Amino acid sequence: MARTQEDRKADTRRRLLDAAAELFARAGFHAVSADAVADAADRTSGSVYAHFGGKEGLLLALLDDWEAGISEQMRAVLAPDHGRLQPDRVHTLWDAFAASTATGRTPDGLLLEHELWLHAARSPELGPAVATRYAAGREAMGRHFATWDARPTDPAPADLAPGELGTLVLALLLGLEMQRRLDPDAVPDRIAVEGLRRLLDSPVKATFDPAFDPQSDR
Amino acid sequence: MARTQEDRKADTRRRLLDAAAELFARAGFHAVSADAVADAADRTSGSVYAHFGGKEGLLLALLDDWEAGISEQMRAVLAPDHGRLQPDRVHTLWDAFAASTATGRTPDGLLLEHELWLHAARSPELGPAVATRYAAGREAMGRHFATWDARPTDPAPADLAPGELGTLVLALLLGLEMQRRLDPDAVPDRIAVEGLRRLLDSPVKATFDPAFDPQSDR
DNA sequence: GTCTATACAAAGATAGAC
DNA sequence: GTCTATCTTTGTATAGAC
Repeated sequence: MARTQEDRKADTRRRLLDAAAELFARAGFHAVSADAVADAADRTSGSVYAHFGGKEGLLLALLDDWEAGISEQMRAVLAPDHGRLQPDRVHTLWDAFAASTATGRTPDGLLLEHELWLHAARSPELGPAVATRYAAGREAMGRHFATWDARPTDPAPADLAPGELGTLVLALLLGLEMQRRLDPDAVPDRIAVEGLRRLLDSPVKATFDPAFDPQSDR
Repeated sequence: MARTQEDRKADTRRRLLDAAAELFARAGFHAVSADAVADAADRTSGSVYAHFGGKEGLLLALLDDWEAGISEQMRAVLAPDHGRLQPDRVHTLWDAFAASTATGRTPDGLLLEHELWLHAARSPELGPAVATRYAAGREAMGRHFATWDARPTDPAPADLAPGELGTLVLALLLGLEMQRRLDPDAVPDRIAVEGLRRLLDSPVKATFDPAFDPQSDR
């Protein structure tokens, strides 16, 4: 078949990317040689240069490969049919996010994310690309939150656009995971959920029994 | 004087640490050679090994040198006499934090912070040390928030210990700065302040005119 | 496109003089 | 303690065969 060599090429590319993702996440970009990546992918360093032009290109491609990125990940996390009828959507959000960065998973997402971020923060080339990904994640989250409910208490106390609410939620999730990574006990689920609630809940609903709300049912 | 050589020793140590802080922040730990640090400090690489045993030791010492760390920094930021009579303490908090990580500053605090975090997240030795620093920061912030006001609406809707509230605020600050670093326009001050308010403000006060609160003054 | 072999550069670290 | 000089290792990248 003619597909054989094409398949092999695509296969090599994928193997290299997978290996790079795992190694970069585990040991850090600088600590991993192009040779090490090739070895882990059962190839040789030459193939790295043939496909990506070098180690930096591998990082670039890794980003490209994740085009959907946070956006898709969040979409999946927030999907309406996320396994169960959400008894508490905020709790579900945190569970999913926490699970996706768990230490047990092979390619450690959170560390790779930070690895990418650190490079992007310094690189005029990578910066905008990663920024776009974050923006997409914010927007996706924000749009989803907007569908959660249009409560009678809307508009929100200080009106935030969907993307702006996404910015806050993404920030909290990232910051919580940073702390949890260094000390899991520092961020019990209870605290994380409470924080998300404070960002997401319309303040009124959280604390006031509707029966006591002087503006309701009047 | 007998102090001469001791002074020189201490001076060298300080110069090396300062140079390392700046270079590590600017280019990243791995991208900076021990030689480069020594050069920037007007010394030679030998002195790096004499003082710190190697490049890694330099990073360790850098952390130690920051023993006060976030805690002290936050203490300064939150000090009651922070220049002006706070018209809005939340806004002041954000301003100070944003300024402390501004791109203009020579040793870029935020990037060095992430550099340290990334190493700590992977190192059984560095991890606990950095975790302790974060904990100190959380507690310092939390204790300070507790003094802001004991409103009649206390206890809080879901009672959080001071350190737990600090966890949430620190998380939001870190996450917002991460996003702002990649795209300053993505995190306008307005949004950041609103986020902090949602975490810090007792929900009731934020939205309800006390005149409408059925439980007040009764 | 992939491999083997190798050139070339850079950085970590040490030895010994002062 | 600090410097100069150097050793050793490691990693990037390329050339050429298949």
